[in-house]
Amino acid sequence: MTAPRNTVDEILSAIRGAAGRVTVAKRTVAEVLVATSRHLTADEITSAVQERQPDVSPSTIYRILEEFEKLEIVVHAHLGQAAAVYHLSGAVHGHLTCEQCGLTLEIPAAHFDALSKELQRSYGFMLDRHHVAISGTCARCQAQRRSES
Amino acid sequence: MTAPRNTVDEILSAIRGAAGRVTVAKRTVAEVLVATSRHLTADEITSAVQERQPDVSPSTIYRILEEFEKLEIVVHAHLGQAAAVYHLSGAVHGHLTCEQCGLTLEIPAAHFDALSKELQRSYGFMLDRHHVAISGTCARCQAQRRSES
DNA sequence: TTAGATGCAAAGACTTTGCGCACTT
DNA sequence: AAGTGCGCAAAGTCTTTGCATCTAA
Repeated sequence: MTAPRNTVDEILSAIRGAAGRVTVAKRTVAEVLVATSRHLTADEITSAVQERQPDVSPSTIYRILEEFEKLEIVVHAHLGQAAAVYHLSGAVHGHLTCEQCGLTLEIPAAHFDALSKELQRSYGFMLDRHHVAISGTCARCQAQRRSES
Repeated sequence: MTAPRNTVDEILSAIRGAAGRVTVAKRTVAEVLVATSRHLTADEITSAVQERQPDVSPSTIYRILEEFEKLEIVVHAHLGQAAAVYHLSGAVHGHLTCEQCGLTLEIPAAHFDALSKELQRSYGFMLDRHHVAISGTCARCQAQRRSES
């Protein structure tokens, strides 16, 4: 298990440690990720970065996110059919996404421990705790659906 | 809970029951889905349908799949970043997808019962048993990774 | 007859890639 | 100085939509 990297300096060190170069774009992406607790789509990260560095292009963001994933700085998850979301790997958790309203709940990875053990035992399959995304219906939409019928 | 519709006739009845029209394209999609145990991407369904009915267009397939989902004839799941896969709702199960090799295991929905109860109790979130897709590493890729390091 | 379904083509959303220049080391 | 990383633009993939035509009921 690699140590989480949740500060800008730790992220930049990780880049240097992998013989990568520290650029303005990478530093800004790191700052945006650290400053944001919520998970972000590549598009949201691009916008946030461009607020400070207007000339950074979306393709660069994708390339940086790809590098950060290799370095285990960030993880991504696919919620529903929409764009992937990224967040720091230090914030390990699963996602619950409401199919009705799109609400996403972030929940501790511990919820998946039992399932994880079961899948390992039954199928030799190792669940990725960074990448769990469960679809369903949130409490509010359940209530709404009940009141409609 | 709706009864599963796993034969072509049952599917066509469901369409008529919802005031939809039974067309050649819909019938062929139904036949392809019934004939295939594996889940299929929209593209694979299109190819299979076009083997018999060459003039059916991809957009029609998407529209039919959308209708079938509303009628609870099929469900879809998003595995990794690739295209969505569709299968008959009668075959209720979760998906385990290996991030390394892309292998997909289909497992009984019962595996998610405990997690489902926990999420309902803790967050009021109702897990969609038709749509569970878990990422991780399959047994073979785990072994391979171990032998490499 | 007539409203829903389809084919075609274009658009749309998200992501990746090629190329030559710029910047980090 | 050397080579990684970048911006730009184009291409690629998957999916949706507009519109005129066709067809099931």
